[in-house]
Amino acid sequence: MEYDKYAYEPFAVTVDLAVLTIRDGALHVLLVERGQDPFAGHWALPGGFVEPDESAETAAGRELAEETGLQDVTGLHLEQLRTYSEPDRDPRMRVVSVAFTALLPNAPEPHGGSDAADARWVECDMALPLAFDHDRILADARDRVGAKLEYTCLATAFCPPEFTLGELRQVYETVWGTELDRANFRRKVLATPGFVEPVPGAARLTGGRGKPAALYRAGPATSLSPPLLRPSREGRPA
Amino acid sequence: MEYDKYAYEPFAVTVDLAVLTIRDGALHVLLVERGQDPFAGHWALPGGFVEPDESAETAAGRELAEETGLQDVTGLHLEQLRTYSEPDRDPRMRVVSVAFTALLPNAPEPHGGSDAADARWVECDMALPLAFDHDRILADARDRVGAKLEYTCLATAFCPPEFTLGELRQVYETVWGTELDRANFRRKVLATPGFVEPVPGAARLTGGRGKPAALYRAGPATSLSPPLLRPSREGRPA
DNA sequence: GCAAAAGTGTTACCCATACACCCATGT
DNA sequence: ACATGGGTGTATGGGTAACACTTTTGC
Repeated sequence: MEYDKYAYEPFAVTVDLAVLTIRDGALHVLLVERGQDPFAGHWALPGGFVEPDESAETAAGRELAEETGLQDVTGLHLEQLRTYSEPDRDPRMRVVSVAFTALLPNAPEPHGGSDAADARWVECDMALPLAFDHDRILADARDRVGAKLEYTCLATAFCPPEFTLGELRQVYETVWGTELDRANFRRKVLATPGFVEPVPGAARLTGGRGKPAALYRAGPATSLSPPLLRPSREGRPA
Repeated sequence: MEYDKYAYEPFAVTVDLAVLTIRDGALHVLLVERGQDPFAGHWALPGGFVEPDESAETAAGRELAEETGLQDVTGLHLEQLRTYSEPDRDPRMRVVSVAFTALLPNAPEPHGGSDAADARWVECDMALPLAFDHDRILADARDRVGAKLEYTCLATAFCPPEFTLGELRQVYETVWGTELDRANFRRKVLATPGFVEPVPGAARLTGGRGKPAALYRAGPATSLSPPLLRPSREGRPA
C-alpha cells in the first residue's frame, strides 16, 4: 500500500551536539559561530540535518567528526540526551532536534569546517547566551553528565587512554564543582571491579610537581554500584 | 529570509507511549491492536503523529488522553524516554518517533478509541512480540523505570493519591522483581524528607487481612539521596 | 628545605541488613 | 486460635568520612 508522505506539513529532523571536554580544570563546550540567519553571528552548539538514510546516532557521529576533525572516534562517548520539539524553536520551520552529549578526552583545536564560520572551545560558564534553545540543551547536558558520574564509569571518557587517579579525580571535581578526599576517592575507585585497570610499571608526573603517579586504563565496567555520591547534599523539606 | 521546506525528503514525527501500571502485582503495559498495515492485527504501543502546532510532549499527553479516556491527568507522570530514528523502522517512510514513558496509578479499562481496533492492558512479560521496534522501546522503558526507582521518588506515580507503605513497597518489588525487607523499607522511606507525607488519622485495610495501615500522600521531593539500591547486585569483571 | 602530589593507615560513625517481637484485624 | 500484614526495636557489619602520616619529585 502507498502512503501520502506529504499529507502533513514537513518536519525537519536535526541533531545538536553538546561536546564536552575538560581544559585547564574547567568544563568546556564546543561551539560554532553561525554564519547565516537566524542567529547569524551568535554562538550555537554544532549540529546539522539528519540525512534520509541516516539514524540520528549516525548523523551525530558524522557531525562530530566534521566539526572536530577527529577521525579516530575510539574511546569517544556519544549518547542521546533528549529531543527538543517546541513548535517555535526554529523560526524557519518545524525543526525537531535530537540532542546528543559527547565526551572527549583531549581537546584538539577545532577547525571551522562545513557551514560554521568559526568553531572553538568555550568554558561552559562563559557560554551563555546561545542561539535557539541551546542554552537549555547545554544545561540539560551538564545535569545529565553530572548525574551520570555518580552511578556510571563515565568519568574515564574525559581521560586519555592512560591516566592517573589524580586526573580521574579532577574530572569529578571539575564537573561537580566540589573537592573530594584523595584517599577515599582512591579506595573507592580501586574497590570497584572493572572501573580502572593498572598499567604495570608505568608512572607519570602530573603537573610537574609531586611524586610520579601510577597509570591506569579504563576497565570494562560501565555501572558503579554502590554509587559515588556527590558530597554536601543539603535537602530541606518544605 | 525564506527557506526551502521541501529540500529534503520529508520526515514524519510521531510519539510512542509506554504506559505502565501495576495490576495484580504485575507490571502491565497498555497496548493497541493495529487496524491497518503495516503490522495489521499485531499489538503495538499507542501513539500517533505530532501535529504541526504541537511539541512532542503535548502530542504525547493528547494521545494518552485519547487512548485511556483519562481527562484528569493529575498526578500522572509523563516523561520522555528517547528517540528512535533508524531509517527502516517504518516501511512506509521516514518516521522518527519520540518515545515517552507514562506511569498510571489505577488502571481504567481503555476504550479502543481513535484509530486503534482494540486496546487493553497486557502483562509486560507476555507482551512480546510487538510491531515495529516497540519491543525495544518497551524494554528501554522498563529499564529506565527500574533504574529511576533507585534514585527518584517516582514510585508514588504508580500509587493512588493516598496509599499505604505496603502498597509503595509492592511497587518496588513488582518493578524490580525482588523482595524488600518491610521494616527497613519503611524506615528508609520515612527518613527521606518529602518522599511521603502522612495523612493524619487515616487508615485502611489492605488485602482484607492484617492490621489497618496508615495512609500517606506523595511528598514534594523528587530525588532520593542517598538512593534506595536494588538488592543482590552481582557484578563480575571480565 | 619546602611545596606539592601520590600513596597508606587509622578511627569513628552512619546506615543498611537481618532478624525478633508485638499489634490489630478477618476467618 | 491462627494467619496475615502493619509497626517497632536492636545487634551486627560494611563502607564512608575525616584526618594523620610517609614517600617522591621539582624548585
